[in-house]
Amino acid sequence: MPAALAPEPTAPAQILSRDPRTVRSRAAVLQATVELMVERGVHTVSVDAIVERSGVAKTTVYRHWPTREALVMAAWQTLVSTDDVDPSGTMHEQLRTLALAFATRIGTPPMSLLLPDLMASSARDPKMHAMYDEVVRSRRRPVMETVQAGIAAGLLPPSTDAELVCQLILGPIAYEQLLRHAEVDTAFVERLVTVVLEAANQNMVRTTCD
Amino acid sequence: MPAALAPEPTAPAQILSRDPRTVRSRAAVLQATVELMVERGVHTVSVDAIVERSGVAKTTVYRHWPTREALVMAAWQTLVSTDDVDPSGTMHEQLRTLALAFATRIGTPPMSLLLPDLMASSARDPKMHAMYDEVVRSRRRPVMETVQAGIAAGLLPPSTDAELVCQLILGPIAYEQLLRHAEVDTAFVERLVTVVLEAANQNMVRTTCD
DNA sequence: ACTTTCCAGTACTGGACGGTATCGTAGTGT
DNA sequence: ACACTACGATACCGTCCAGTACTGGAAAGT
Repeated sequence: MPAALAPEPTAPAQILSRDPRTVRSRAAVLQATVELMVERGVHTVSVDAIVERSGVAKTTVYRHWPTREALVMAAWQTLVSTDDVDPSGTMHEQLRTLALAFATRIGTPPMSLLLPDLMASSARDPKMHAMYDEVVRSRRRPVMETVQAGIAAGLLPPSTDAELVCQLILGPIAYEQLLRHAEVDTAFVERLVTVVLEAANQNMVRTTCD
Repeated sequence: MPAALAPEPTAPAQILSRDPRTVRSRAAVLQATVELMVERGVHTVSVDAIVERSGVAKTTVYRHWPTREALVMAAWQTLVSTDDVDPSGTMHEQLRTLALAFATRIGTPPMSLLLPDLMASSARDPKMHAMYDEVVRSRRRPVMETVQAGIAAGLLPPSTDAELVCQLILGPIAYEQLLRHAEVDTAFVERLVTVVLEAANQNMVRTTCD
């Protein structure tokens, strides 16, 4: 049913090449690309710089990716891997773990440096927008599911607005990290989750608010 | 006391030139620059494109700004003007107004398209970072002051954490607008402010949380 | 009217960059 | 051992772009 968008038109289906030379080249180029994206910003990464950094010949680069754009996209793909955390414990503990993972993800390199670039690109490039959405959603989904499970289990009032709970937890973290460049530490996340869950427990975060 | 940062080192002090030709040229160039920044992204704006769009000769551009970078910075300056709203009414109404202004600001062009670019630039350029900080802080400050005034007036418990209240209000708005690209309407802002203030009223948003 | 200042237009330089062509070589699978 | 494939090196092309030099003309201030 999900049908992950499409069978990856960006990868030229050479993935199954088992020649160790190709995998070495591809890995070196991709790593150099990511490094340069982080260091100098996405839009200032030149193929020449990638060639110099990776030690791979320019010809070889274009043998693997038809254009600079395709290479950058491939580099992005290597970064959006969802290193999922599978939290355990009480709902409170799960949410704390997920929120902390979210904060760490968007607050530490490479994502902290690349996320604004990705946001800017996604504002004008539909391909980038799709990838960006996936990054954001993959972090939001488990939070949402945890809250909904908590409602279903009776840990939160039935009329609780799960979406608003998500927003109240993830929102301040994103705000502090991205907009204010403030340090988000474990204590802040813990406080945040505690306050929001307490408010939800008091049935203040309802689906209809009138 | 405020001393707005510095006497604007980016403007080459030609501001007082009253020759209508210069002001016309400057205005046309800056407007074209902003337009192109919005349309095509900051990093793809070329001086040639600005020349074509504005109808101003390239020579004239370089007569007013020494380099492309300076021109882009000047264009940024025209955008960070704090079109302050001066809210009135109850604290709740004031916060709603401020939050809505915040949402509108970061959610509608040109800021909605340029803010990610500004964020990305500020990650590596200290000058951009200063301007970016000013943009964010100028929006946060009145919210903070309103909450603190509310605490002082006894409308909120004395132990209320004003900073956390700000984060809980502005955070979800920023999260929805910037990360999820969702529509933030009046109803959402109203609900958000209501929920947060209610929680604060119940003394759930305390400075020390243990 | 006259001088000064600003302007548009054009042509140019020098460098960076995306992408291609060629060729000799070294590692790879069989 | 052998054919094959991917590789590195180098040189190259066309384009775009930041920034400069020089012109003749128009508008501003006096």
